[in-house]
Parts: sequence; structure tokens; C-alpha cells
Amino acid sequence: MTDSRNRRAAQAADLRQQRGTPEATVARLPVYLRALTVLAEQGVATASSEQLAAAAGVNSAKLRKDLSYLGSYGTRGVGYDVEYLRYQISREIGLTQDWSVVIVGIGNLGQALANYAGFTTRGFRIAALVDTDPELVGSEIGVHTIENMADLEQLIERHQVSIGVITTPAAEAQNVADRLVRAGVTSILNFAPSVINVPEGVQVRKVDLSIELQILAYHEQRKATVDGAEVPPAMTDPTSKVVEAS
Amino acid sequence: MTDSRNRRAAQAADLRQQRGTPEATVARLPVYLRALTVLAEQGVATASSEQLAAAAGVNSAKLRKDLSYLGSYGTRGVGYDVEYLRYQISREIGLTQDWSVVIVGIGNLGQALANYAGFTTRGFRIAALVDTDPELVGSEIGVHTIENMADLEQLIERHQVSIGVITTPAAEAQNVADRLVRAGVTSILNFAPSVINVPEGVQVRKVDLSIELQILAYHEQRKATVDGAEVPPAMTDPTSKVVEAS
DNA sequence: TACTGTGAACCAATTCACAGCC
DNA sequence: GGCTGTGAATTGGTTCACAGTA
Repeated sequence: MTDSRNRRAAQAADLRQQRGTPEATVARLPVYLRALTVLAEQGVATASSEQLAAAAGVNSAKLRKDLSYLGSYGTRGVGYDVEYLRYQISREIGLTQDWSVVIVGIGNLGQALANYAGFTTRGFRIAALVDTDPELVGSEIGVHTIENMADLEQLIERHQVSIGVITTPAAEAQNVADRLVRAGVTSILNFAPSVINVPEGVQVRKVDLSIELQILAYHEQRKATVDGAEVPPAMTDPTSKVVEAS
Repeated sequence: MTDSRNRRAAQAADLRQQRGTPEATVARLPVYLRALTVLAEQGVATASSEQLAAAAGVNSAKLRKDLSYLGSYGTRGVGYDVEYLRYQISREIGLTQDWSVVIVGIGNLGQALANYAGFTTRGFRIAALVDTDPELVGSEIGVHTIENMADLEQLIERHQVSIGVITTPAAEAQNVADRLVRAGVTSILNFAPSVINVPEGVQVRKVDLSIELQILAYHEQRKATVDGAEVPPAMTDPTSKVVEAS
């Protein structure tokens, strides 16, 4: 390993400590990881930023800049070694270790997640499924038995759970979040359609199906009113009278 | 209505045409809408930007700027009329009309979505559930009968579907997307863990459960390596030797 | 030669801070 | 006095374009 390579690595490390990896970049690393896995399965050993970017659905400049936050893992004139980069990204994300997950609220969505293979394959271990409903408690989903909500704290402790998934109705989400946090969970994935408040230092990510649809509806509407000759569903605002004339 | 009010409305309309509402703002409008609905149910008639922002989990400056893209719907010194603003946002998003949705791929997740009440309550109508599996086709989920994938195009035509939801395995997602687009669908919500390519003008939003978990894992790992005395799971980079000394 | 890695330029989004209005 | 609406300042993210190098 040359001196200049050392220097570059040191600079990358400095950069990382100064500002850390940008959030937008972190959110794309799993996408790159998936693209690399697909390429690896196809037997591709080396890929240029252009190829990789195409597989990940981004442009190549963005991909190169993203990867540069992790270090200099490519080779000029050649590209990236698929396996090597895959390992580096895995490590950066933290997938070289396993994370225990508890799912709270075993309705339709909770059941679907419990059965979802993609969880288990990527370093996530479902430690427990929990619900309040006495009808559900004790029944089996795959290899898991649904446990009682009253035992939530014990389960978190026993299985060293660090990530909680909330799939309860909206009304219970905040209460569940509070209990998760008190029991030591520091990352929450919230599927309940409500805002939850957590203390500083606890990460929350929100997935909201109906919000996604509403965003699409907004764009649908815009298309309909702009390029079609269609009249908007309701008067847009007072000024539209002027435009419409008649 | 005063002249100055008219002028303000006209300016807001101009602003909207010049640049449109920013994407980041569009993504938050459904959140505000939900917050307003909760307030309305609690009998609150008027809310300040501060109150509303708290209910929506954002800061008040952001909320005010967001709302300003729609027009001037507040009253200085008072706040926003909850019902009036609720209607204005609904209209902006396009929820004053119904949107027909087809769900393709009725596995765990597809079933969960088909049963999810939040869809139907907010102006979305599930027009059809579609799958390739002959075992599934013909069986009932709630009020719906699962239909054959071969009839996808007909169903889209017949029910005037504009939004497609993909809950198939990754390998089939692109093919499904192609068929949806060819049949006239212009918005897609993709739950399959793969990148899909669509022509210009078709909106795609992606929801990926395992990516969300991976983002949380990244932050978990960072917490563990920074504030704990814990050793990183693997050597971070050559420079860490220097720091660790021994 | 063909590619990466990255400053510099650009664009989008957020936050500040206050003028304008009820 | 208390609030909204919004220019101006700032921060964060993306894209350009090319120097550096295997």
C-alpha cells in the first residue's frame, strides 16, 4: 500500500468525522448493495460507476460521490470490484452484525412483515411478535409464537432488541413507542399513520401507505388538469374565473 | 372579498405556475391533512401554525412556508380555520375526486394492503386485485375476488385505473410495470425490492421495508461505535490503527 | 485510454427574522 | 399583541467537468 493511498484514506476518514456521511447518501447505500448483489449473482466481477448506477437507478456522478464518502474503493480506468465494494457497503451500513427486531401489532400488516423473507435474509432477526389481543396471543406465525404485550419490556431485554417495528392502529402508536424507548430500543420503524414523539437520539423512520398514494394522486391530478382539456374537480381559486372566460 | 386579497391570490397562483409546489412540500401535505383531521375530530376550530406544526411533527416556519405555496389561507393574529384549510389541502392533493387502484401480486403484503382500511377512507378505490397464481385466482378477499393477471389490461381499461400498486416478487416487477404503463397507468407504487424503469411522465414511488431497516441499522451502528467503548465489528480503515495506538 | 474521485457551480430545501396585517 | 406570509441567508444535495491515475 502506497503513501498516497494512505493519505487519501486518511482524508476520507477526516471527511467522515467532520460531517459524517450525508443522510441522502445513507439512504441510497442499501440500493447500491442490492444492485451489487444482483450483479454478483450474474457473475459480474467488476462494474463501472456507469453500470452500477444504471442497476441502481441513479446517475453515475451521484453514485461516485456517494461512494467517495466511504473511501476510495474503486480503480481508475477499471471500475469497482463487485465483491469488495459489496463488503465495504455492508460494513458501512452495519450488516456485518445481526440486529434483533420486535414487531408490535400483529394485524394484517404485522403478519405480512413477520412472513416477509427480505427481513431475515439481510442480517435482521425477528426476536418477537407482540400483540394485545388475547385471541392472537399464543398463536403461531411461521416459527414464531405471538407474545403478550405485557411482556414487551422483558422480551426486549432478553433478546437485546434494538429496533422496534410499530404496526398497531394509530391511537396506540405513541404509547408503544414510549414503552419501546423506555425498554432501551433506539430505532423505530413506524407503520402506524400517526406522528410519534421520541427523545433525542432515538431514530424514527415512518412508512405511510396512504401518504404515498396521496402523493401520487397529487401528480395524477396535475397531469389531468395541465395536459388534458379537463376541468379541475373544483374551482381552483378566484383567479381561474379570469382564465376560463367562457 | 377585498382587492388586496384578490391580488394576493393572483400572486400565489403565479408562483404556483412558475415553479409549482416543491416536491418536499407535496410530500408533507398529506401529513398536515391528517393533523387537521385529528384536530377537527377534537372539535378544534382554529389552530396557529405552531399548534398545527406540533401536531404534524415539523417546525412552524416550515409549515407556514409550505402552506404559502397553496395560497393565503390563514389569518394574521389568529391562525388557520381547521375545516377551511382541510378542504383546501384536500383539493390541492386531489382528494376531492376518487382514484382507482389496482393491486398486482396478492401475497402477504398484497393481502394486507387489500384489507387496509386507510386506503378506502381517503378517496382511493380498490378496483381490482390481480395475481398469476391459479390457486389464488377466484378466491375472495373482503369484497374483492382475485382476478387473473391475463385480464390486467381489460381491468385497467374497464375501471379507469390510474394508479398501480406492485406487490409481486422482485423478478416480476419490471414486467408488471411495463404492462401497467402500456395499459395507461401513469402512477405506480412499487413495493417490490427492485428498481423499475418507466417512461417520462409516469410517476413511481418506492416503498422498501428492508431498506428502511438498513437505514436504521446504519444509525444503530454509529451510535454503538461512537458513544459506547465498543470495538467496531471490523477494522474501519487503515488510519484507525494510528488512533488506537495499543 | 478509460475510468474514478472531487473541487466548483448549481439548485432545492430549510431556517431565520421581520414587515404587514388582523 | 399575536399571528401569518415571505424575502434573505443558510444549509444540504446534485450535477458538472476535469485533474489524476491505474
